[in-house]
Amino acid sequence: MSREEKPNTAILSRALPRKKQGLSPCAACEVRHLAVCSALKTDDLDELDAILTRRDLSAGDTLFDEGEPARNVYNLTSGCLKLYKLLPDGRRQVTGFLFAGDFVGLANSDDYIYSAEAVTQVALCRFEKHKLDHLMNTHLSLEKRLLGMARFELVEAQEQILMLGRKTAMERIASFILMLSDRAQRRDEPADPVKLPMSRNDIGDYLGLTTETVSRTITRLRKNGIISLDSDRSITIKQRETMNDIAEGF
Amino acid sequence: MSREEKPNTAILSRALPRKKQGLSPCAACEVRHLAVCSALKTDDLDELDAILTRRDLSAGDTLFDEGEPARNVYNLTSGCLKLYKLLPDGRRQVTGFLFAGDFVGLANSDDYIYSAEAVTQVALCRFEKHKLDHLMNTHLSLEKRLLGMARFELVEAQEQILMLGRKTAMERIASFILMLSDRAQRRDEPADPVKLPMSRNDIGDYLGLTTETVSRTITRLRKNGIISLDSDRSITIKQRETMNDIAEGF
DNA sequence: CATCATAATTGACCTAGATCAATTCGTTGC
DNA sequence: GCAACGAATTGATCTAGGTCAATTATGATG
Repeated sequence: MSREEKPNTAILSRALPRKKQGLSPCAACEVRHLAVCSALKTDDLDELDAILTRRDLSAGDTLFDEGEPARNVYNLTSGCLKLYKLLPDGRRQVTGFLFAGDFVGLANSDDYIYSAEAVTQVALCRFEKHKLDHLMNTHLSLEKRLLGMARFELVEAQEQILMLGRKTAMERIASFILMLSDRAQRRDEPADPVKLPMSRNDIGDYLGLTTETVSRTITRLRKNGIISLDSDRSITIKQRETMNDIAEGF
Repeated sequence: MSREEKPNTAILSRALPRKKQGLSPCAACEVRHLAVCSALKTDDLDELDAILTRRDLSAGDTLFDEGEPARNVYNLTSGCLKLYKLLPDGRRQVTGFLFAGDFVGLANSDDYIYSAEAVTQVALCRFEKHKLDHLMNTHLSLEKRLLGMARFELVEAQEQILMLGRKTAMERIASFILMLSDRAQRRDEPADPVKLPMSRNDIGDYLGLTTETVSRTITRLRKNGIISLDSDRSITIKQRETMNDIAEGF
């Protein structure tokens, strides 16, 4: 880029005062570019801000339960949230882990089709569904963005279905670690080491395995020198190519 | 409805000639109300018709392969289509069976993320992606409809994930038969008997089981009097409540 | 209608991952 | 530093569903 593209003082002098006047907090949001919110121009962000409520959860807190009327949708701005479904005898399937920038509630239904619980400390923006729907009518880019996100989530769901239906325990674990790495990278975090904020039990319930199998399999990857376990619940991928091959079933 | 609402001759005289002049074939489409197409008013259907190509496939024909550039999307108007992903060693996961009214290509990507193959004789409407995108810009209801369909598909994907991750073979088979029954009903076909146009092998690859397990499990349901096998690849659900209980994991 | 090919069923046996049961590791609080 | 408790790991054993191997239906074809 040429030096000439650096903003001159004239432009700067217009921008700065507005920020000081208290332009929408959304404008300063660090994950805006990752979230639905990126669909709106900076000038329109106050309309978004007007209909949202910010909320924090501690690790272990429940956001909502499967079966409750689904009045709200959420935008996760920091932390990790898990979504899960239960069978009557207590068997549990974690259907997804969400991180900063992810949207909660794309899967549309009158009632929530899964429960949502904080894995770590979590911050979110809550929108009443009907208010967001209304905003979508005046800001079509918002609807486009939501459609794009839904279509992308469908791609990821297909991957998850392949994993659960046909991959071995080892292939699932490798796929899972790589997925977390890829997603960290997408939100401008380092791809390596990979943080695993969730318990072995949660990982098992996501991968359709037991805690014990998750543990044994991670141990095996470690003993083979493909990964190493750091402290603070994170993993370093020592041989990414090998991991890829394992994950893809080669 | 009152008699007065019956169209009078004046209205009829406007409507009939248009039909004879060759009003869009879409207007006569039997599955229009099930498909994306329902988003458009009858008067706008010719715009849809203008950008589509009708196509037939015989059982076993491939529509497209995973990895090909995804230039087209499709609307299935009759028959059954299966979508599947392969692992390098040939393990296969059928990610979905589609029927009349279903849309092929909601999961968005530059390349197809699965292969599509006709299970039975199939009829479809093909749309070039960019043309449909363009039509969406002038007909916002089309975009809304697509978003609605994507969000509904996400709900179904979550169910499938629970099934593959945590249900037993018996629970999967029961869930599968009931799902086919529900979907038949949604397209105004009888809920019972349920047609299973796909092979045991396809069912296995959808449920993450082998052909043998599918066969044994269906036999067990039959011997317990919960279902009966008719000729012509269809199944009668004799005890729907029991089936529901099995499917839900009670 | 006999022939061949393919799909479905059934049986015998095997194995990946589950289950059950101890340890061991990490944290948190005192 | 040291209990105390939950999470993770490791080991021993079990089992649901897979694999391998016939056998039997079910169509398609000349």
